[in-house]
Amino acid sequence: MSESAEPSPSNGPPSARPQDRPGAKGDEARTPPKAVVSRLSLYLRELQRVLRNGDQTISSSQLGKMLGFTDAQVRKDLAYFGQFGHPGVGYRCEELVAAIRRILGTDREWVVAIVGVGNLGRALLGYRGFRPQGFRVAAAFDSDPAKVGMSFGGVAVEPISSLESTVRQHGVTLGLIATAAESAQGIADRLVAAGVVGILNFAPVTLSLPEGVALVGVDLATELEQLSFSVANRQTTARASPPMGDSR
Amino acid sequence: MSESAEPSPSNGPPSARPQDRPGAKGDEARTPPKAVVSRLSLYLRELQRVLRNGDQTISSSQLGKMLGFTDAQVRKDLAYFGQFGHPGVGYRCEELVAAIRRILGTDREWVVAIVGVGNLGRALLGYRGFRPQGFRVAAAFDSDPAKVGMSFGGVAVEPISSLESTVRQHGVTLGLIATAAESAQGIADRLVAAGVVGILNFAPVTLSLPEGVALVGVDLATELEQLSFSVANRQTTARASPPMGDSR
DNA sequence: CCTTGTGAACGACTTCACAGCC
DNA sequence: GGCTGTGAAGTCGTTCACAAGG
Repeated sequence: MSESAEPSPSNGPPSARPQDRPGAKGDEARTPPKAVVSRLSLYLRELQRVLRNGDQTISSSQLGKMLGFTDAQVRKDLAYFGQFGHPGVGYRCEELVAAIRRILGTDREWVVAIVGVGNLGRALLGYRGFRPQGFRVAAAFDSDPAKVGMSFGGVAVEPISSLESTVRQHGVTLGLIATAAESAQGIADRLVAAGVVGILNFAPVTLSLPEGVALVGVDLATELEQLSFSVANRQTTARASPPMGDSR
Repeated sequence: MSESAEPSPSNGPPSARPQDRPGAKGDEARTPPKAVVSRLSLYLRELQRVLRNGDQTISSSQLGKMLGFTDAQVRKDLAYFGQFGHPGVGYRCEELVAAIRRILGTDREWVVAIVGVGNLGRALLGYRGFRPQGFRVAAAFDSDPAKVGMSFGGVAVEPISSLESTVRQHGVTLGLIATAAESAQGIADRLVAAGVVGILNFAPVTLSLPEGVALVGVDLATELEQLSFSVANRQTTARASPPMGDSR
């Protein structure tokens, strides 16, 4: 699991923001129900697999069964963002993939930087799954002089001192923190100051970030603890990934 | 984020299982509210930090503020499992740490095996954060003959063919899958057949497991997608870690 | 006075069930 | 026939607010 806290006024006031495609006849849903977005990623992954299999369309019940959700849930989730289905037919996979990518914001490329080139940082640098989903790792930093200059996954490790300049130069918008717990907050502050707007934190600490900067945390020990609990209580299946460190 | 689906009858029937400390005057809560368990891990992590800082007690509002939760939420969460607080004082950290570990099941040692010794598998083998939380990595497997025999983090890599025998021999109960997507389901089946009761899946696929086997999934691309969405919609802070692949 | 534990109120999410369309 | 989109109903989880304890 990872973290899942929200800042103090997490669910707070509805704070309806515009931008939610105002016009249109039906005038779609408003607030993006938190859990829905998680499932969107799963739908996307499944749809891409279905496409590779050669199928052109899929129904809400088929998609739901693949992931353990009900058909109604799938339809409701998608309906929050518009009308993507075709009655009597189902959803056209390519169409839906494009729609979900647009919703998630992965229809464009995000430039990411990784801080901390230990075991985990190197694994992230070598991970092939980011690119096809719209994430390009453009830089890596480490405080160990011995690592500076080395390359992993085609990315050269730079000293932490050049974090600000490199982030600005490459237009990095997302930062992955794979440092020791003690350094994480300081690095987060520097990334934010340099213009990063989202952080994926692997360090086992709760980060404090200013409003407007998104945070997702993944704590490996925490994930195992969720497993441990599930096993100790023998629930059928645990949720896939839990929340982790939150801001504030 | 990671996965978060449940099997078909996810929330299904209450299925009150015994073992929930039946007796006692108040007769505590029954069903473990899903999200609560995630937060328990966060409370634990925070409490351990507070303890290292030298503080002996903490109030629900202090603990809540550290994580972005309300004081009521913290108290309710803990109340699901018993009465751990002391009115007028707060919670004694050591006491609460012990209680949470017991609840999560990490007051004993879990023997884990890692399958797939690529970048990610090696990172997991080298991760120092498992041991202190009650997880001991006892074995690692890879299908690449070139890797067999090598050691990472003090664990020797074995061929996949010895998976069953080694799992049984060491009494492995949890399996970490860090293979390519295509191999994951097959490995999961073999792990389960060999007696593993919980799986932490890092491969970007939805696994199907028999009832009774717990599953937690962490998909790195999926986590980044959650970030992307949050940034694109500029919510204050995203949930730390989303759900991922589910079973079924 | 401070802090917990908890019923009750509230709100969010899920499931149901059906009208409409292919 | 199969399937989507959606109001209505129901369930689950969070916040309130207060009684009781130290």
